[in-house]
Formats: sequence, C-alpha cells, structure tokens
Amino acid sequence: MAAILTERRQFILKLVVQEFIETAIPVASETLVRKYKLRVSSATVRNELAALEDLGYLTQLHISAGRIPTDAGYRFFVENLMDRAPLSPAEQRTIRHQFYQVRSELDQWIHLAATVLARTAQNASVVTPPRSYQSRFKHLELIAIHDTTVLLVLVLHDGTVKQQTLTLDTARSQEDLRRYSARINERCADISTSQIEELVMRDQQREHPEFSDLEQQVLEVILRAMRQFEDQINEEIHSDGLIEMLSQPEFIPALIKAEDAERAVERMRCALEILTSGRGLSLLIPQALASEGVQVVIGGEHSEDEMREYSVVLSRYGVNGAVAGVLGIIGPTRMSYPRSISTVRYIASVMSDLLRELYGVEKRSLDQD
Amino acid sequence: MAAILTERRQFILKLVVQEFIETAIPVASETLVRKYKLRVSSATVRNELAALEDLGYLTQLHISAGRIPTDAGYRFFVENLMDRAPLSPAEQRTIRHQFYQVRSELDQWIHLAATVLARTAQNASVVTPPRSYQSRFKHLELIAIHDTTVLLVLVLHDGTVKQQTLTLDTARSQEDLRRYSARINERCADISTSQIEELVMRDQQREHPEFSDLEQQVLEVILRAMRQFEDQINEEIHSDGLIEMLSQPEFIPALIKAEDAERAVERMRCALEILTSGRGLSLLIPQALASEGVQVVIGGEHSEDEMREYSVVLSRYGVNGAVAGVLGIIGPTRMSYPRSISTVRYIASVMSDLLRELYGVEKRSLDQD
DNA sequence: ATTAGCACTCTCACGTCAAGAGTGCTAGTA
DNA sequence: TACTAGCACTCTTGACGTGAGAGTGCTAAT
Repeated sequence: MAAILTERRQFILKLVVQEFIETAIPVASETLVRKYKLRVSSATVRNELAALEDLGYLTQLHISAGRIPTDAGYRFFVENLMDRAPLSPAEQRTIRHQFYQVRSELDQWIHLAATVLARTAQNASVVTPPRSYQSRFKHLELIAIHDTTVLLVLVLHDGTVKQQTLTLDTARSQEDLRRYSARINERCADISTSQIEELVMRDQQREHPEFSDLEQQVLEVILRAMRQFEDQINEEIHSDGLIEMLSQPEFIPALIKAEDAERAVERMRCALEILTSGRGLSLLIPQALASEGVQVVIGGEHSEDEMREYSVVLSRYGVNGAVAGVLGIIGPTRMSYPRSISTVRYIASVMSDLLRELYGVEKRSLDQD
Repeated sequence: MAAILTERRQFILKLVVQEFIETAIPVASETLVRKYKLRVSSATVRNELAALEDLGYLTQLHISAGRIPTDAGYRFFVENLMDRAPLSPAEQRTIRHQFYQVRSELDQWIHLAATVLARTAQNASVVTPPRSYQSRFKHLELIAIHDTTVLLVLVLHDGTVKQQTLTLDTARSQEDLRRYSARINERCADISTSQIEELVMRDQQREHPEFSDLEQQVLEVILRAMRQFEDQINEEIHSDGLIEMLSQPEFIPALIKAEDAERAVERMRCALEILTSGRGLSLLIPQALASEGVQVVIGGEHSEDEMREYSVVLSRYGVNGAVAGVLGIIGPTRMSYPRSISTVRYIASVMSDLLRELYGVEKRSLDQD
C-alpha cells in the first residue's frame, strides 16, 4: 500500500479532523461510514485510515481506539481542506454593537476585544494594546500633589497615558509647573525618543542651557518612561477567557475518560501558567506584528515545549504607519480552526476600523468574506 | 461527658488546627500524641476529640478518618488560640525594597502588592486601588488627535487618570483646546462631582452662560466619567496568585486521595470563577473599607454559597481622610491564618506609608508587631 | 479495488479481597 | 474520677481479576 495522498484520503482526513474537533472523541471507521453516509464499507475506510497514519496525518492513542489528527494532520487541514466559517450576520451585528457602545473609552477596547474573542471562539484570547512602532511625545502635564511631590502625566502619540510621581528638590507652585510643562510641550511636540535625547544632549553642551535643572530632571524621567515603554511593547499582553478554554472537553475528566483525571488537573495548571507567564506567547507576538493576515501555530510547531498541546491563531490589527497591535485565540490543538480564524479576522478588522476612525483614515467595509 | 471547653480541649483543638493547616491530612489521635509528645495516651486524646466534635469545632470526613476543623473550629482558633506569626525581618526588608524600587510608578503599586501578597501567603490575593471616598476634579487635558477627534485626559484628586475620546461638531486647533481646558481647570479646581454638577446647572440658567457649547460638552463627559468612577469604586478588583492558590494540596488530587480527582478539577474551576467574576468578593470590599484592622471571613460565614470552601483575610489601607483601598488574601479554609493575617497587615502598613509619603503626612514606623 | 468475517488488543466498569488506618467502647487501674 | 489498654468495628485504598465492548488489522473471497 503505497503512501500516496489520494483525493479520497484527503476527503477522509477532512472528515476525521472535523469530527474530532466537534466531538473530542477519537473517530472510528464505523462512525465515519454511519455519520457521513459513505458509500464504502468500514473496512475500506480502515485501510484509508491506516494509510493516513502511515503518512503521518493521523495517530491513535492505543491500538483499539479510533484515530485522532497529528499536528501535521491539523496543519494540512488548515492549509488545504478547511471550509471557511464566517461569523453569522447576527454575530457580526452584536459584536459591532458592543464595540460601538464603548467607542469613546479607549482603554475598554482591549478588554472588550479579549472578552468577545474568547466568547465567540470558546477559548482563551490574547490582545496587545495598539501601539506605534516608535513612541512619539505628545503631551506632558505636571500636577502638584503637595510640597515637593509632583504627578507627571505623559501622553504619547498613540494615545497611551503613563503616570509617574516625581520628587523635587524644592517645592514649586502649580503655576511654575505649568510654565515648565508648557515649554517642554512646545519644544518636544511630536518628536521621538531619540530626538528628545538629542535635544537634551545638545542643550547640555551649551554655555547657557535653555532648560533649567528641574526641566532636565523632568525630561530625564520622560525619556526613561518612553524607553521603558518601547522595551515593554511586546510584553503587555492582556488575556481573557481562561474559563472558556477550561470548559473544553480536554479539561473535563468526565468527558475524556481515556486518561487519568490527574492529567486534566496538570493540564489546567499548565494552561494557567501559559496565560499568566506569557512565555511562549511573547515570542509569537512580534512575529504576528510583522506579518499580514492570520497566523496559525499548531501544537508541536511551537518553540516552547509547554505549548505542545496548544494552538494559537493570531492576527495583527491597526492602521498602517500609525499604530498596530496583535490579537488572537489560544486553545487546545483540537480547536475549531475555521471558527477561530474567522473570529480573529473579523475582530481584527473591527478594531482596525475603530482605529482608522480615530486616526482619521477613511473607513473600510466591516462585512466579512 | 458534658460538652465543656476545658483548657486541655482548647489546647488539643489548637494542635489539631495547626497540624491540619500544615499537612492538609486529617489528624489522628495517635499522630498528635507522637508528634507533640503528649503525656497522655491516644485513647484520652480520642475522648477529647470526640468532645470537641460534640462542641462543633471538629468533624471527620468518614468514620475511620482523623479529625478536621469545622468553620467554627477555625473561627475559635483565629479568635482565641492562634499564635502571632510576624514576617521575618528578612522578609520585611525584601518587601520594603521591592516597593522602594517602584515608588515613583503609581500604577505598579497594586500589581506589586498583589504579587507580594500572593507569594508571601502562598494563596491568591486581591487588591483594590487607593481611591478617595469622593472623587474630586484635579486636572483636565484636551489633546487634538485629528480633525474633530479629541483625546480627553482627566486626572482626579487621588491620582487616578482616565482617558476618553470625544468627537466634536467642528474641528478646533490645539490652541483653542488649550484655552478651553485652561478655563475649566481654573473653574473646577479641587471640586467634587456634585459641585461641578451645580456649577454647570447654574451656568446654564444664566442669560449669557459663561461656558461655551463645547465646554459644556466637555464638562458633561467629565461628569459622566466621574460618576461612573464613583459607581465602580468597589468593582475594580485586581488579583494575582491564582497559581499559588492552586498549588495548595486541596487542588492536587495526588495529595488529597480521600476524594475523587474530579472534585479537584471542579474546585479549580470554581476558584477561577470566584477570582474572575469577583462575586462574593465585591460584597466584602466595602465592608473592609469601613472597618479598622484585619477582617477574617471563614468558609460558610460567607453569604455567597460558592465561597463555602474559601476564607478571606482583608484589610483596609490608605491615609485617613484622603484615599483608601483594600487588600487581602483568599484561599481554602485550611489556610495559615497567622501567616495570612501578618502578611496582610504588613503590606497594608507598607502601602499606607507609601501613600502617606505621597500625600505629605508624616511617616509611621514600618516594623511589625 | 472492495468487503465480509474474525481474531486480536486494549479500555473500562465492576466486583472482590486483604491490608491498614482510625475510631468508639468496654473493662480495668491508679 | 480520670486515664488507659485492648479490641471490635467501619471505612478507605490499592491490587487484582473478569467480562463486555470498541475498534482495529488481516485474510480470503468477490
């Protein structure tokens, strides 16, 4: 039996993957014939299944169990076999409506995106906030709290707000602070970290520096905050829907009798670890940020070993040349790839449209596929 | 055998609670005699245990198992029997050092507090940000993003920063926006929500209102944000250390053979639910905010039924008359109350000192007990 | 190429059984 | 009266065995 991937074998592979994604039960030859009304006998299907196993697309947990897809099987399914599964118009409407309701609260967007992703795909979600690839100074505000303590509020070009406290050598009035911030705001309007650096440097070398000691102190804090920001850019991962993921049969011992219940507990702990530590994800974010379209990483394809049982579906979102972030789904390798991909694609497009609106670029169509 | 709580019975109760907290194994009469070198036989201890069971302080899972404390047992232990367990000087030093490092980054404080609480008490932690009981306007900034889109940054008296976007009818220059915000900042400096409300009302009733349409629109947004803030004040719960809690034996089937492994899974899911939904906690927060000292709620004492297996140790922190928040530990009823209480008390005092420093009140001693 | 038939393997649920842990009770002692 | 030794009793736990059922792989026939 030569191991050739015939048309029929591809069809059977597709059925096996779909069936397993749906039921989480290893699929048997008999089941396929019955459920999909195949015109051949179960014995024939068995031969084909054996061939698909030889080809590395299927495997079985033990000799008298049905087949489950390997990572390669899922991969082939995603690339070649999968049917598109666009969100229903009703779902699209609901989602758009939810985003419409919080459109003016910038910091709610990520929360909402994470929640909606998780609920729609029934798995955990990850979202990074929209950031410009290079932070530019937008605005500074100095607010006297008391005596020598000052609250410094820094607004960056992409809308990020950062707050710090600052202790001065001598007390200054709010009026003084206003003057300082006004000058810095004027000098630094819309310039990048490195340009501020240069500005400070040049000024210090003059005989009569333009900036006072206090202003230099403030600029130093700003620079540090901005640099810190650029370093952190990929690490700020917001996540939601752990519960949704843990409601998948993989984590419910009663539904997955084939194994020890302790495995399920261990798996839950591992999932929690992945989502809170961010290891294994932080590697994928920059990659997704640099790519177009939806990225899928399946099980063993991950570089991190603890991700071996999980797949990730990611997409970039944002406005070209202005800001960009990443959002996606993480779940067991047996996740519904069609649905996850559609969900990620749709929500990325909604977020992008919102951002385009905010940044004044013309709106694209929201309707999917 | 009259059910009287003699001195000796109290002592034995204390031993049982300590032993069970330490090992998570139901404690047997024999074990007590051996481990604590009691001068009486196991039979005598058995009689005392039976009496303590009659009194409602102990129970057993099944007839041939050791005793475990009831909620009432834990309660009596916490109120009357428990030894103090202050954090070691080394631990105190480490914690102070960690807070010192992020002292200027206000938004890091809560994160750090949650992390440190969780790691020190080996359970999950909850922290609400420090808020003043009534929000007062501090500062407004309007930043032109493009055309008619404006970013509104609102700073409240307690250092909270809130950002919103705003769409105007007609485009305004940044200079215009500066003038508007300057006037509002001047008029509204340091006043409360209701005072702003009044101000706006009075102004609208004049023949020639002082505030322009745009300014009124902005004030409306500010008011809404501030009101929303006051409503949310108890719901903004930050949490950490779920992993620490799930490392407790209660959640590890291998260590708690007495039950089905599926129970452990169900319990993990419930714990996750509690921490993410915030139900059952949100009731306790205002209560803790209104009390002095450390509050302990044990198992069935909770009003929420899903909290029956968990205990919570909470304390208020903050500066009297200025800002206050709540922090605490949540874990299985078999948590180390002495350690949790010390940890909560210590971190509350560190946070309070930090805030006092920020608000310019003299510092109290940091050392515990 | 397909299929009917069958032996084979492995899981799963159930029952049994013996060992062990811990108790409660009784009777006896200081 | 307070304590204790001893023992019967209960219940868990783990090991083992067994039979039913699921699903496969192979062979021989079409």
